[in-house]
Amino acid sequence: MEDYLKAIYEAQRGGADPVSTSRVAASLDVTAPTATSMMESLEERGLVEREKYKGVRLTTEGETVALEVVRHHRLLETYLTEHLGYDWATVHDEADNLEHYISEEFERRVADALGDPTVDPHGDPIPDDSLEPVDDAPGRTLEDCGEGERVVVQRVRDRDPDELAYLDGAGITPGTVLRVVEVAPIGMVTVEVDGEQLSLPDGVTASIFVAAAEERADANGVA
Amino acid sequence: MEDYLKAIYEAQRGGADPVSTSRVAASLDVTAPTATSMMESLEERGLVEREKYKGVRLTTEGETVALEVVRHHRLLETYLTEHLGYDWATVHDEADNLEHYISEEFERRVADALGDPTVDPHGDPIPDDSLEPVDDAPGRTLEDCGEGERVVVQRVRDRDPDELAYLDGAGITPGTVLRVVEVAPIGMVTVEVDGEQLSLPDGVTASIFVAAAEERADANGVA
DNA sequence: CAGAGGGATTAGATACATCTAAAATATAAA
DNA sequence: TTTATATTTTAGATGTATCTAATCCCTCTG
Repeated sequence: MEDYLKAIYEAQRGGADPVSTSRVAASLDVTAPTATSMMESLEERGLVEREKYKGVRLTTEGETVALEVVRHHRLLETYLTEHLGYDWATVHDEADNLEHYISEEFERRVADALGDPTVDPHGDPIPDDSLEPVDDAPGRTLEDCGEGERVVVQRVRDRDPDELAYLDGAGITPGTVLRVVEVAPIGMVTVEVDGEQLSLPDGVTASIFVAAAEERADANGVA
Repeated sequence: MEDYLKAIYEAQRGGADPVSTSRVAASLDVTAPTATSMMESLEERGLVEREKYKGVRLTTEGETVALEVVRHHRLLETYLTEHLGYDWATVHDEADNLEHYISEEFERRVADALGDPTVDPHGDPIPDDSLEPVDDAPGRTLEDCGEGERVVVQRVRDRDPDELAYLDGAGITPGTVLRVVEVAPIGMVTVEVDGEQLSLPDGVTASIFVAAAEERADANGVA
């Protein structure tokens, strides 16, 4: 249930409007009929608006629930990384499980222990405890950059632990400053990091969100 | 499912043999038929031996699963207390939820962060990661003590947060040394703690496990 | 040793998430 | 505009945990 709301939230943030059944089904790895029937439940509970054969959209209430889950997820990712030595790349699955089961007290204590962080290790904003909508729209990706630009990495939305580990090893994490060397027409971008050049295929560049690197980028970037 | 195994484990450790359906049902707050059908499932999976109309007993395999849950629970209680500022008295419920959902990696990292503790804040032994059976038999309780004895608190098995908080406030935690002042025939024991006298009713004394306080008691006491 | 009482089990139903197969609908193509 | 394709929904079934009501079996008492 919470998983469905989170999936809808993610899809909506990614621009889908309304969010189709098949999209939700795919991201949760269930069949389309399963997703349909969950959409019906969510509609009955007033958490989504539904247009049959079109898709769903979160209601304000549904969004609040989704934001609660997202807050749990991102707080957990941050905590597991900073206090339990989890790898930036592998923390996702653990947070995905635990996010549904922690209490409000746990959430509060974790937030306290971290000093109420506003972004997680991937650079994603953490909703505060009021659960007001956050500016969670990803900005421009590395794919969209022009040659010669200097940019700072804001968020890395990749989910594949191997890819994340690779990027981490190459020194690409939120906050890293990059220079775009070449944008090849074959779907490959070459960047310069720490004086070294690195080529990345479009599957990867599409999940690296950046902002123009002027003097100094702020932590969570709508620039 | 894990909850049932844990409940059977606890009951068995408390001396029940075999463990009756009603006992399990009561401790999990479900009806007797529900417990019966779960006992059937557990039997099919080889986790318990069952004698109809008598009760169940954990198999070796069932005990291993129960010990895994117990290990999770006690590690979590310790971690939440030491690293997240949870109160010794209120930590139980959170651990009860999370124990089912943490991964092996989480378990390992928590154990590392704590330096592989052997007892939790209540004084209960934490099974090590081999999941060999531990000596988890509670010893003598305060109820069974003679007047004038000096004893050290080994374990406090109370579940009521208010009572635990009270005992904590009175300075009674695992490791505390007590002198038994009076064992009244009305189900009341008076002890001296830190020079102050305190009377405790039998409901409470029955859940305080002690060992003789000779020179110095070891951490987990079969004395 | 026969019955009464109480705990245990069976019978039958509900709620939930999930599936496959079939029907309905929307969208894109001709 | 009509048809073909892809997506969505409906229909019907499964598995699991749970419940209530009814039946069964053990044990203790007279």
